[in-house]
Amino acid sequence: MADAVPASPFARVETQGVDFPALERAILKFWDEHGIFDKRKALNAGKPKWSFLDGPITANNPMGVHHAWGRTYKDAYNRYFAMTGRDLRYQQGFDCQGLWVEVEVEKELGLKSKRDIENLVPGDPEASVDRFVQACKDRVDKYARVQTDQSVRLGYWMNWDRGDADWAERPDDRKSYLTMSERNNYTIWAFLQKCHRKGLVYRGYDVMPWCGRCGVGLSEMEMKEGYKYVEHKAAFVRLPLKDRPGENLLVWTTTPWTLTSNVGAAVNPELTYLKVRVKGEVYYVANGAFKLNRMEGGGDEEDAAAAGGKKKTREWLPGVPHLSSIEQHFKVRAGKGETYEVVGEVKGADLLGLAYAGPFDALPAQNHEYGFPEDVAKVTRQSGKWPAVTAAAAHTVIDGGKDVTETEGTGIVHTAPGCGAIDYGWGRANGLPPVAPIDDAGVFVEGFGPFVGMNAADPATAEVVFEELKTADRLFATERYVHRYPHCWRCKTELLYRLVDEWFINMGPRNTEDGFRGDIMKVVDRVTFLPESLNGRARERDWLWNMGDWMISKKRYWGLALPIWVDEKDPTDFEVIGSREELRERAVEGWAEFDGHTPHRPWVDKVKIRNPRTGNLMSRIPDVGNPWLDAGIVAYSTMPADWRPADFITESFPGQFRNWFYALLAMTTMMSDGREEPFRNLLGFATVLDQYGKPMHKADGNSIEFIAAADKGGTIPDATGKPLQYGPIGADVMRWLYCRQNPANNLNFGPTPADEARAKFILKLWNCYGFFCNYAALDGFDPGTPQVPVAERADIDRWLLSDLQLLITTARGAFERYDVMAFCLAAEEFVDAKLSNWYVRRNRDRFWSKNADLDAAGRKDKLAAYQTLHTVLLDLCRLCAPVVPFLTEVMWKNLASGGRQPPESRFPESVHLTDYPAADESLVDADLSADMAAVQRIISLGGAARNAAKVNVRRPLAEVRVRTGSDADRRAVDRFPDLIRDELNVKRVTRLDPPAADLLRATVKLNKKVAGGKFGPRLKEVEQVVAGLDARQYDTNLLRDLFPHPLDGMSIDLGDVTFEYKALEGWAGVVDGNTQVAVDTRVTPELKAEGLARDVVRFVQNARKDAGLDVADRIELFLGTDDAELRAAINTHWGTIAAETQAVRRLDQQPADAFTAAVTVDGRPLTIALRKV
RNA sequence: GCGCGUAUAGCUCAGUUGGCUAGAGCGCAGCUCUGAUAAAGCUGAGGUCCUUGGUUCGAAUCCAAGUACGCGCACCA
Repeated sequence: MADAVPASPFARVETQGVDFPALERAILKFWDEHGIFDKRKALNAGKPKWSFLDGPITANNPMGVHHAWGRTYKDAYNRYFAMTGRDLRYQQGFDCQGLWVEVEVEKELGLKSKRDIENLVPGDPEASVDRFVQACKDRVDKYARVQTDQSVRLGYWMNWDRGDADWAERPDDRKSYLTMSERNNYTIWAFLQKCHRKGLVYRGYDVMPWCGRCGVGLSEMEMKEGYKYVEHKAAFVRLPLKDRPGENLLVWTTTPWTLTSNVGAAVNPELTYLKVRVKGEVYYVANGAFKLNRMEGGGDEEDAAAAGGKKKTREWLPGVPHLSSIEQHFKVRAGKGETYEVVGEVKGADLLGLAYAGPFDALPAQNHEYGFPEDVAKVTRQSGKWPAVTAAAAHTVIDGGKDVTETEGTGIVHTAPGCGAIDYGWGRANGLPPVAPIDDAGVFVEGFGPFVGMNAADPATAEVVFEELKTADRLFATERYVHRYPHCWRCKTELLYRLVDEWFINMGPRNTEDGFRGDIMKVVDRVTFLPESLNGRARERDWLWNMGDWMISKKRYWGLALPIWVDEKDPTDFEVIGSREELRERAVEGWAEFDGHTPHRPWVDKVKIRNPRTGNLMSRIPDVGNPWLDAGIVAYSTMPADWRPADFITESFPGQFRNWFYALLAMTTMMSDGREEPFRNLLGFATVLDQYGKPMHKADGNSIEFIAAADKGGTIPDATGKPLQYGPIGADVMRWLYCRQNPANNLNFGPTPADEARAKFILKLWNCYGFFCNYAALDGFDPGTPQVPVAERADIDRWLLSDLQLLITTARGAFERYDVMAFCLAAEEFVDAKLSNWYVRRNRDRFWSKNADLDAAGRKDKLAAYQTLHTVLLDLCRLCAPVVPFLTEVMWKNLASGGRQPPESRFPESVHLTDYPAADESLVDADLSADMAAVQRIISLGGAARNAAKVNVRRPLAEVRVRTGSDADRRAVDRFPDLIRDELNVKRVTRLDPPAADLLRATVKLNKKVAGGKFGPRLKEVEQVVAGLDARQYDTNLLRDLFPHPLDGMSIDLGDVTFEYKALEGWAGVVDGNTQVAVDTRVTPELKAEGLARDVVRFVQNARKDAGLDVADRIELFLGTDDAELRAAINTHWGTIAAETQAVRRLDQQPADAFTAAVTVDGRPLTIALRKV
């Protein structure tokens, strides 16, 4: 036989211990060396476009596995559309500018503050900023390069910058886009100028958390990391009402330094306020606040969550006395033996508009029109939203609405518009001018009398405040108070709320569809958000509806230079420059120094222009831009007009509805005057968690770097926190894991899910492939042999080909809908249930020499099997290529190398140069698919029946009877009787169609789904009638479609009921729907002997394996036993045993030099000895 | 505080227009099969379908309230 095997075109395939990551690296090399990607691009050049827009990745660190999720989607859809013949751009992007890069560079250089940055070159802030900005650029280049290499490793096909020469290019000339490129920055200039021409850019003031030590404002994100429980000294302060002598508002604050800047007092008009008299003075206090136990509740939600979610008592620090109630403070104030008196109550609404005397009205800052200091006042005046009053003159009771509660403080809120965000808002609404007391170091500025030069964060400052208040007899009480307070996450000092000037884009009135906001909404309505379950459009609309104006400035160094030039004498007079050319034309100073530099600090700051209205010089504001401007403009700055809009974008959605998605939508709306969308389809996906469902954090050690997952392996804590080593997962397993995931749900990533994905899909496919190649190689299958016409192939071949077409249809539909998960789940099902566990398992014999005689007889059965499996594997490679490009390429190269004869022309050299499969309708045979499903179900029921009878499959049984429940059942039994016999190990299959003899005993139940609609309220009654009847009688009658119990004219029909069955004596049976299967459980001596023989075969096979023999080795076999029945069985079935075990000779004596095994067959001793011949 | 969403087995999740004994994968226990397979098959244990009320002949499913969790927004005087 062996000498008849022709040279095989297929390489042998290892199925054990395959190093997939190593194969992947080899494929990368193959792609490079053969220019596969370039060949793909050449194939598609000039064809219809499919436009993908890459969301820029922050080039600040190596990639983590969370980056790989989105990049896998991006590559998979790119590859799919490439394989369906579309022209693609293949441009990937890096996000380069912003504080996160600055922070990392500060760490690298050991810098701790802005002052450190500006002193990098001692005494030369400008040179320092230059050096710092250069360091940021260098870091971006460094990690962009690392991320490029890692993306290549993932298999992400893009036009990458690979060599040193590529990276030596200016960012504008590289293949990837970089948001720090001049093109990107100047396009944003154009955008901002367009906004300005519509009158939307304005300078505003905003109160933000500020670190006095670092001299920097902190964003919300940064702030959330720094909350700590701290103790502050809080104060109750009385504010005398000007028109009601002897009456006072009582306010409370935890930040006494802000009292210097008090302008208003806010009440909730809905609340009731008590008038409480003590020591001759009357105080207003909210009724609910007065007797409140302040140690209960009160604390905010985050406190409660931090305390385990249940706790209702306030978090407190040890050693700090618990809070007294406000009533208690009044009692103390009253003094020994005295008490307070409630003398009346009023609604908050009745207090509105009352004027009061502030705590520090003598300070110059309190007596400056439009607020303080002067530059604040200037902007306030210019805005037109404030009246010309001083703070001291503005002191009135204002409406704080629901934000004023009775659970904190007194129900009357001290309002300092220069020291709090909500205060600032109230101030603007009520004409209270902002008073801003501190500079960028947190120190009181001139105009604050005794406080000038004091640090607001210093506890000593609060003591000075108290002294001053005491002297003026304004201090009612002080107390030690514990609360969560934000701190700088870098230097840990307490943050201060500080009024700073920032630049905004006016988005139009909130909670309307007007203005810029409304224009964006109209665009949002034209794009598709996926997956549907996320309600992405509603989320985006919700953000657009509620968002405030867009703050575009940040007081930092590395980023977009905001193109805003301000008059040197008038901070309210500014211009927005729209391009480099415009700036050159307008420049009156500094152009020569700037020329040749990118538009970044410090060089662009040198350029001055002339104000045509005043003739004054105008200077650029020192602020840099919000980084979402950088990312949002890329739909314009990177895509030529003929590629817009993008067909597809995909990013992790948490946060992006207010970040990238928003920025894209807003900027494209502005640039196109609402005519264009930035994208047509947006696929959002959730977050990568660790394999136990916890967020990945570097500090917790549970985050996984991309390179560890791809090639290196690593260590994570297991469920109990102990270190757990894991090996490399590889790119394809990762990619499969990502693609099969529901994008709406968080993904638990780790070695365990990876092992599952590998076992569930990758290895199954690989083993089918290995099976094919190894047998084809041994057997000399020649793929060049003319194809056996499909019509002449076995049913099971045509079945597999038919179901393959269904998979192809599913695949194309799924990719077109951007629902790759649907494809992956269908592919898993196909490979597992159809290919591996059915086709390959059922057809093993056909691939080996056993059936050679069938082909010899002209049936071409084996050839058909090889050709069928070959076709299916090739198509599967192409179907899965977008998702697992490495695995499919390895398989393709071997499977398609069968093209050696006829030469390479038959198959492209790479699976990625093929077209995506298209379903061949002529191969679809719905009846056949239904029949095969039916036979599988029948076999499964038969197995369950054997199981119920506890007779294992090795024991042959006489008969299985199938009572068919459908046409498919009937056809299945006729078409595949041998299949049923073989799988169930029975001698005979009998088909019974209803009406039939009582194979199983019937009981009947009402089908409520059908009957409910028919009988309605009388269903219970009908159910009782049905239950009371004799089942056998019933069955017969029903089968005649009659029912013996008329119910007021309504009859019960066959469709109204379902049957249940039980097996008869000597049989075991089960039922599913209308299909019943029963096996004869009676074992005859003949059957018994056959079963024993099968056991013997199995033990001999094990012995062969243990002896280390190859599948193809022939043996001499000795079988020795004392048991007569076993010996008889062996004698009877020797022919079968010999054939199965490749025994060429039976030995009478146990040979001395043989491999020997002693086993027990059904309780009988057996000695096996075998020897290779 | 406001808004949106979720709550089903130990874990991760399906469950269609309301309808039969509520399912899958993983894990666990047992059995079985195996010369392509790191596999695979079968069976079993394991459920207050978050709680309460309502609609209905009938609710995991629809409605209301509550609870818990997640997300977004606003804030923390």
